Amino acid sequence: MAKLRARDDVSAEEEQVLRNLISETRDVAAKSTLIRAGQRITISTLLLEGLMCRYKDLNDGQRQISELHVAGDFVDLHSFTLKRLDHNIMALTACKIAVVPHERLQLLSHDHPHLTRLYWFTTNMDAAVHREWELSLGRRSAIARIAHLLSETHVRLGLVGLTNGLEFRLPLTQVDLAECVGLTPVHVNRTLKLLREDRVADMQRGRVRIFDLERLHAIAEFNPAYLYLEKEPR
Amino acid sequence: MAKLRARDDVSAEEEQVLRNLISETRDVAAKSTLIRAGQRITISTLLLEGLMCRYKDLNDGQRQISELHVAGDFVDLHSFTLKRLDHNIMALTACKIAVVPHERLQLLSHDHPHLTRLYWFTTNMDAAVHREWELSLGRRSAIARIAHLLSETHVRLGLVGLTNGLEFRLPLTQVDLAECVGLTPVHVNRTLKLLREDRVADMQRGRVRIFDLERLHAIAEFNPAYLYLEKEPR
DNA sequence: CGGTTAGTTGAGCTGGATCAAGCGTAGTGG
DNA sequence: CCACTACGCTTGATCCAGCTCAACTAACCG
Repeated sequence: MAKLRARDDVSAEEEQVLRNLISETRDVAAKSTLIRAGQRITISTLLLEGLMCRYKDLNDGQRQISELHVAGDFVDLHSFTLKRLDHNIMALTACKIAVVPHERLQLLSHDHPHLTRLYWFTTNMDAAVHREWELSLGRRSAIARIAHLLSETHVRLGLVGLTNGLEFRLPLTQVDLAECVGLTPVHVNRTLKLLREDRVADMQRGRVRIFDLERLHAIAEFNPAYLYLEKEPR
Repeated sequence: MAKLRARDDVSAEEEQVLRNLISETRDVAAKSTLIRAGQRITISTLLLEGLMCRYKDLNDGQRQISELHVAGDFVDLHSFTLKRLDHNIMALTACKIAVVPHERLQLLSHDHPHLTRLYWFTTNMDAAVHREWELSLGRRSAIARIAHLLSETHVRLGLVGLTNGLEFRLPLTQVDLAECVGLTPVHVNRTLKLLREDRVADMQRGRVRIFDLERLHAIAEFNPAYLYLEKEPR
C-alpha cells in the first residue's frame, strides 16, 4: 500500500477498496513452490512478509530467477489477465501472503478505473525490472551483476522500511543469488569475496552490508529510474 | 487487431472503439531511435509495418535489446501507465506506425473495462517475453539462444501472416542479433554457420529459412506457452 | 555431537570474447 | 561503366572470464 502511495495518490476510500480485495491471509513454507507454470489460477498473491521469486528452468535443471519479490509486492497480479503463468513462483523464505480472488479484481476493473490503472502500472514496473535484468544478464560482468542486484534490493527494501541505512536482511543463499544473476554458485562466491575485499559490500548469512554505496552503484552502473520511485503528474 | 482476436473475443463495436484510438499514422526511418529512455511521453505507438526493438545500454556503448516488435505489436503501450520509459525504442527497419494519444487510452480505461483488461493483458505478454529472454540470456548456450530467437520470431510473425511456411523475412543484421542474444557479432556469425551446416536453419540477408523445425525447437528447448497463443475461457 | 546444508578455495578447462584481416556486394559519383 | 566506398559478413589466431570438478571448512540443527 505504501508502495502504491509512493507513486500515485490513493484516497482513503480507494484504500478501503484495496483492503477489501483480500479474502484471507496464509503462511507459506520456505523453499516451497507456490505456483507452477501452466496451471490455471483464479487468485493473485500479495506478499506481506518474506522473500519470493519468479523462475523458469531448463530440462537439465538449470534455473533462472527472473525477479525477486519483497514485502508489499503483488507477486502474480499478472495472472489476473494471463490466467496461466509462464513461470513458477517460489517462496525463498517462510512467507506470509494475502490472497486476492480474481473475481474481486474483475469487479475492481469494472468499477475503479483509477485503481485499475495503478495496478496495471505495477505490472508494468515488473516488466521494467525484467528489462533491467536482461541488460545485466546479457551485458554486465559478474561483479557488475551482483553489485546491481544488491543496489536494486537495497532500494526496494528501503521503500518498504526493511533497511537499516546501508544494512539489510537478504536471506538468499549463494545458489539463489547465482540463479538471479546467471552465474555459477562458485563464481558468485568468488565475486562476493572481491566485493568484500575491495570494501564495497559484504553479504554473509543472509545479511548485506554496503560499505561504499557510491562505488557499488558505479560498479553496477545502477540507475534507479527503472524502479519508478517518483510520483508522476498524471 | 488479429493478434487480440486470437486471444479473446472482441465485438464489432469494440473493434470500432479500438480503431478510433488512432490519431494518425506515420513513417519512421530505419535505424532511428523513436523514443529515448526518460523522456515524458503522451502517446503510444502501434507498429503497423516493419521491425522495432526496445533496448537499454551501458556507458561503454554495449547494448542489450530486450524485445523485438513486429507488425501488430503495441510497442510502448506501457508508457500509458509509466509516463516515462526505462528503455529506448528504435526502428530496425523503415516502419509504419499508428499514434494513439494517452488521453484516448485514459477514456478507454474509463469506459471500456473489457478492452482495458485486454490491453493490460498485452503488456503482461511483453513481460512474459522478457522473462523468457532472461532465461535465454542467463542459462541457454549460444546456439540455443539463437535457435530460440528464430523459433520465437517464427511463431510471432506467423501469427500476423508474415511467414511463408518455414521461411520468413527477419531484416536483422548480425550485430542486431548479437544485441538480442547477449553475444558478440563474431560469435553469432559462427553460431549461425553451425546451424546452417547442421541443416537446422539458415539466416542470410534478412531472410530466415528453417530446414528442421523440430530440431530447431529441441535445440532451443522452445515452449511457446509464454506467447499465450490460445484463447482462455475468461 | 553427528549429520546436513551452505560457503570457500584450488586447479585446470572451455565457450565465447577479442583482435585483426579479408571478402562480397550494393550504392554513388565521376 | 568503372573506380571507390561503406557496410555487413566471414574467418583465423589468441585470450580470458567464468565454468567444472573436487576437496575442505563453517555454521546450524535436532
